[in-house]
Amino acid sequence: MPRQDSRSFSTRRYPCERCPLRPLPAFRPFTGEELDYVSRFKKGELAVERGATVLVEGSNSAHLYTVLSGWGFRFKLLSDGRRQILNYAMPGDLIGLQGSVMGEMQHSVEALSPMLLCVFERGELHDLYRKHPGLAYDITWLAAREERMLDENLLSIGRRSALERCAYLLAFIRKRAEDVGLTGNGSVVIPITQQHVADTLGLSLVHTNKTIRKLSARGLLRWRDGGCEVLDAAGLMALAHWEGLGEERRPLV
Amino acid sequence: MPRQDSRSFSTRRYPCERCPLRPLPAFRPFTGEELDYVSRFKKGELAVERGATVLVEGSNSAHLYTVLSGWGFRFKLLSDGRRQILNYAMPGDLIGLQGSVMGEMQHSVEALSPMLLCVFERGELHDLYRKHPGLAYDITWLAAREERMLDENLLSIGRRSALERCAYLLAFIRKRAEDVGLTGNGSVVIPITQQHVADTLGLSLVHTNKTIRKLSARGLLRWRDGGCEVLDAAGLMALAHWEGLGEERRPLV
DNA sequence: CGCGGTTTTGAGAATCCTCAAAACCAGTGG
DNA sequence: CCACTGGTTTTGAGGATTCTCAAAACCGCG
Repeated sequence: MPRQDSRSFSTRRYPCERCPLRPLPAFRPFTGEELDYVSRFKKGELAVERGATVLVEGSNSAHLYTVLSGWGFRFKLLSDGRRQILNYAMPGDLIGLQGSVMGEMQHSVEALSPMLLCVFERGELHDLYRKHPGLAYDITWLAAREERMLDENLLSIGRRSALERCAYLLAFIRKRAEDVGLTGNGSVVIPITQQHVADTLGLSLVHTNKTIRKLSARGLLRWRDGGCEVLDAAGLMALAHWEGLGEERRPLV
Repeated sequence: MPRQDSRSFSTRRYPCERCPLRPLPAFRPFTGEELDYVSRFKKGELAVERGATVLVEGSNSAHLYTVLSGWGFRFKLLSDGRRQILNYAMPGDLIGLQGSVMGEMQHSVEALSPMLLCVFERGELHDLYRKHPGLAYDITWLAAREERMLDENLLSIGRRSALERCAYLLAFIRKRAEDVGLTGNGSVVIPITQQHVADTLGLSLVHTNKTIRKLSARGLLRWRDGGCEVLDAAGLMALAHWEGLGEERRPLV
């Protein structure tokens, strides 16, 4: 059952003018006018607990969100229950755009940790496109970015070995976390279980465990506190033949 | 070497007012004004032969294209040559948007058959966003659609068996071809080799062949004239547990 | 202490891979 | 018309990877 309808928007703890994300070097600076518009575009904040479903496949959510804090993942299910995780969502990521633009959601989103989301009204997207071509362009930019990540994931699942896949995935997530300042002291614990890794990489849980074990043995990562800590990102990237996501500053809507 | 720079735009054989695609029921009708703008947005036509590279990973193409006719595919390579096909391009599809919006192309596009492409200027995208919010929205819509297809492909590669994957892929391509009127008499030959199928599904060529053989034996498809003819789309869909891409009319830029 | 969720290990089995070679087929040039 | 060529499909066989089943260990939490 869509739990989200029973959730109310908490008060705004983070007005856009004091957005904790925007100052990060990963995001491009906005003009005052843009900020103003986004600020009005934002309808409130939504807090969801770990394990909650943020968006459900098949639904027609009236909202779209930007992640303010916390981790989540997008996934699809096969009719017999097999699950495929498509991508992860972390601070600064827009979720629910597909549904907003095309109608019905074709995937679900679940929280990996407590999340705080900026809430936008799906219906106002048209207004944004009319009044702020620059922001409209930014939204397309974000869609293109998601597409890029999916391309990479597809390459990974399709053509990399289990060990390479695993190395790629964890380096990838770690890199993204780094970009949004989640590795203050130089380290983050990625809040995923090995089941999540398995469902992302198209592997069985058992084999995933054995693969992660190998990476641990090489000192590339460590499993602790119910998550994964990357110890040697460069090592993982090398193992995966991955160059990294050469990203310039991105927009934050 | 980027062959595309040496290719000149042929004369316009298809002015937008007499676009052979637009009348198809798959596409949403455009207003006269929209048509006018798109018509000016279009800079010419480009004909490429089978096997030609339309866009190269790492390049900064000044153009983006809409497929007028013919088939192509998007792909990425791993440093050691392993290839992953990400998706197919057929009439009505926009290609090169990622590069246009974000800068450098992160994937390549190759022609599976002779193709005719409408050429647009990357630089004029901003103008389009400023002057035609509706078209801008359409472009985002198309990006979201591509994302959806990638989500499906990811689900397929990650969680379906070889037989299911293969069934899914061919039903999927067949369905898309049908939508753009490529199955006049009720049948198309999809111009791909089994190597393409293998590189799309993350399988080896040998195993792909054996899998296709099984599908042929069940009377679901037939390999002929250097391509694949789907004989029983519904059968393939059932085998793959695939519901189909419930698509309403889409924009054609 | 008991419980549910997660990680770990072992073992046999299925899927899928690589290697290798043959068959097939359309196009080319003699 | 035929031989040759390169690309594609097909088949066989052994081997590696990955899977499923099953159970134990671990761990935070009530």
